[in-house]
Amino acid sequence: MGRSPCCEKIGLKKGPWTPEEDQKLLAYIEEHGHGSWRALPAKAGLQRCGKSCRLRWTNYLRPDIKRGKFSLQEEQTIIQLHALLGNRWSAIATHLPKRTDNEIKNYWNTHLKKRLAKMGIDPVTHKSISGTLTSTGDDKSAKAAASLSHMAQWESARLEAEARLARESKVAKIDLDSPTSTLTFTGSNSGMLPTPRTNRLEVSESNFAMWQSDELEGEESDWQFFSKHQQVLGLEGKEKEEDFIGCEEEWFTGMAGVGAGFTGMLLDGSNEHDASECWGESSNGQTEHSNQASDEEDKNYWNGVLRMVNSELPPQSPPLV
DNA sequence: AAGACTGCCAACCGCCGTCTC
DNA sequence: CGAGACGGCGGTTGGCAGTCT
Repeated sequence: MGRSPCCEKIGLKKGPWTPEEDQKLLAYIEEHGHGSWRALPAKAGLQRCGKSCRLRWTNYLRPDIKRGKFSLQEEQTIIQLHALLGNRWSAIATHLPKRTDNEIKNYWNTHLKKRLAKMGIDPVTHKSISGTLTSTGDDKSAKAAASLSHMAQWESARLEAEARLARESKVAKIDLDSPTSTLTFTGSNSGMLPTPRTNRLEVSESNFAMWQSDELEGEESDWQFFSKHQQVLGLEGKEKEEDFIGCEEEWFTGMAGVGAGFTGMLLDGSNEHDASECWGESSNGQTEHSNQASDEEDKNYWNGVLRMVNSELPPQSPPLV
C-alpha cells in the first residue's frame, strides 16, 4: 500500500500563485513562522497543499532570495560545483547565497548545460564527448576522472556530515547560509559543533566511521585517497589549509584534461574554437604547449573549487585568477 | 498578421530519509 | 521495531512570452 498523498487533492488549488495568495502566505509566515507546513494552509486561509506553500516560500517569497540574472561569478561557481557534486542542487545552492536550488537547476538546464554540450563537453561528466581527452596517449584523463570521482565522494561525505551536524545542533541555530566546509577530524567528540569563530566543520568520530564503513565496500584506492588527505585535513589553521592545497600538487597534475579551464572558456566566449584551445584539441602540433598551459589552468581551476568548497574564503571570491 | 516553434521558469510529482509514536 | 507523517530533494511538465516563418 502506497503512501497517502501529502494532502487531500479535492478542493485544493494548483497552478500559479496569485498576489493575494502570496500576501496571505507571507503575512502568516512573518507573524507565526511556517511551523508545520501541512497545517499552514488552513491556518493561513489558503486552498493549497502544504507542500505547495513550502515550495512557494522557499523558491519565491523568502525575503533573502536574490532574483534576476546570474553573474559570471555565480555561473563559474555553478559549473565548478556541478563538476564536483553533480546534480546535487541543494548542495550547490548552499554555496550560492540567496539563490535557490530550483533556480540553479533551471539555470543549469536551460543555459549552462546547453553551453557545455555545444562545446562538445558532456554536461554530466564534464569531459569531452569527442573522447579527445581519453585519446591523448596517456592516462591523465583516467586519473583525472578517478580523482574527480574521489573529490565528489569526499565532498558528499562532507555534506552528509554537515547535514547531520546541522540536524544535531538545531538548537544551536547553525546558519545554513554559511556552510561549513573544512573538515576537521576530532577525537571521540560525538556531539561537537562547528565553532562560530572558524566556521569549520568538525566531523565526529562516529560520523567519520560511518563514512569509512561505506567506503570499505568500494575500491581500496578510494579510502587511500581520503586517508592521504586526512592527515592534512586533521590539522587546523589557515597555514594547514595551504599545506593541503600544496599537497594537491601531485593530484592536480593528474587532473589535466578534466575541466581544463572550461569555466573560463564558457564564460569568455562559448564557441568551439575556444573550446578546442582550452581542451588542447588543436591539430597543429601545439599539444605540448597547451598541455602545459592547461596544467596551470587546472591548478588554478581546482584551487578555485577547493577554496570555494572550503569556504575559508567568501563564496563570492573569484576562484579563477 | 497569424500560426508554429522555441526558450524559459514556476510549480508539480514522486521518491527518499528522518522523525515520531 | 514498524508504520505513518513529514520535509527535502531532483526530475519533469505546463504554460507563457518571445521569435521565426
